[in-house]
Amino acid sequence: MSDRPAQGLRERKKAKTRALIQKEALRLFREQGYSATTVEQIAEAAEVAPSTVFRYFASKEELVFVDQFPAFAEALDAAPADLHPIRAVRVALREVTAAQTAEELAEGVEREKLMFTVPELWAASLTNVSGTLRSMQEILARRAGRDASDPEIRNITGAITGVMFAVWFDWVKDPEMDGPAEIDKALAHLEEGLRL
Amino acid sequence: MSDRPAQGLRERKKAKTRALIQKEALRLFREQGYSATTVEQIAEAAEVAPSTVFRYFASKEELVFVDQFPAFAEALDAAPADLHPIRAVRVALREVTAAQTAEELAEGVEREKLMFTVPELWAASLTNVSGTLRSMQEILARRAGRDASDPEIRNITGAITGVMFAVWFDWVKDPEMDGPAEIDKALAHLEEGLRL
DNA sequence: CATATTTTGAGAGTAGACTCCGATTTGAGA
DNA sequence: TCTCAAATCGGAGTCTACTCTCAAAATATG
Repeated sequence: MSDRPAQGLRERKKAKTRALIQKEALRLFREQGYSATTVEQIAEAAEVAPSTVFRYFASKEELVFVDQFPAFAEALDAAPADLHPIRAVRVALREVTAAQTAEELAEGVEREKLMFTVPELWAASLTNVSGTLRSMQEILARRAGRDASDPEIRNITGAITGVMFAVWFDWVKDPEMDGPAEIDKALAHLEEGLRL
Repeated sequence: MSDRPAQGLRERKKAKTRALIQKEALRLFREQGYSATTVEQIAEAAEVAPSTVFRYFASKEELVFVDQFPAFAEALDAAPADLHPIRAVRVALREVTAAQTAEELAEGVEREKLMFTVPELWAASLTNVSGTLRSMQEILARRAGRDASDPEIRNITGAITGVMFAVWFDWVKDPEMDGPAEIDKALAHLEEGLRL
């Protein structure tokens, strides 16, 4: 216990509390649904005051989020420069998912499931989605030596995310599905020009 | 006044009230923003009681919606059977937009703009979006003689909507843009396999 | 004109996310 | 151990979408 002098007890406790609150929140959301769960219940489960919950998370919605984009962005940036954007995205995705433990992946799916199921969360993700789209557009543009506002880059980005969303919708409906594999297949299909 | 025996005064009045409420709501949303506008204000502007607003619209969000999908679905169904899905969608879209007056189109853009700007509305559209996606998938599947759950159909549907969303995002940012034309170009790009 | 049905108004009431604040506890540092 | 600053508690309070009820008004019907 005394071998981690990195940060004070205060910091550690804070991190712990934060993690605990989020964990209990996700459990309750899973068990009784998002909107049926009140912040008060979450507070009680985590043994803190309701106001404390809001000190750690700006809103109820934020309890669900974990930003996974940075890792993906980095991988995409690092992919070989001569690949077609779609291929590069596939490579980056493979890398990112490979780096995740089975548990992390499962938790991710659960989060996505909430996202695609609860309207209020879908709302909160607007910012995320549009931000992600823009970032991806920028990265792909840079890779292709184009301007970020290039329509072709925009279309490619849109098509990629559209295809991914479509798979997610299916995945959420059928959790048995091998999501990452299916996404890769779908992107391959897109890469080949969506033959029928 | 006595030359429209089609429906009683009651019905006509109802339709009028409904239209008025929605019109005032949209005006207020445009002028002072969505969340800054309370239902009470809308009621006042339309000269009805707040409870009356809820008798006509189930929620504040519904004040924004107008389902444009049926018309599109019909046009898509009617498109020549031998066209590639993407091409068929382009044809159907052209038809639908051609049938709209400039005013209708402008109002549509305004609605979209709200949609893509206000998180709460984005949320409410979740149901719409997933429903639309599914419907489109079904129609395209039928046209291609495939099952509605066919992954390739799903991918095509996803890519189409993804590309359209991407354009919408741009369109909302730059209202000067010729949206329909840009969407058509984007779909053409998709149809050609997203060359770069 | 008389009666039945619908629609509306007015207002009280609920729920639950989120804020604010004074008092108290808890860890940090000398 | 003593002091300071930060974090937490507890709870009262706000805000607004949305519900419910009942009586009054408008409209349909005969």
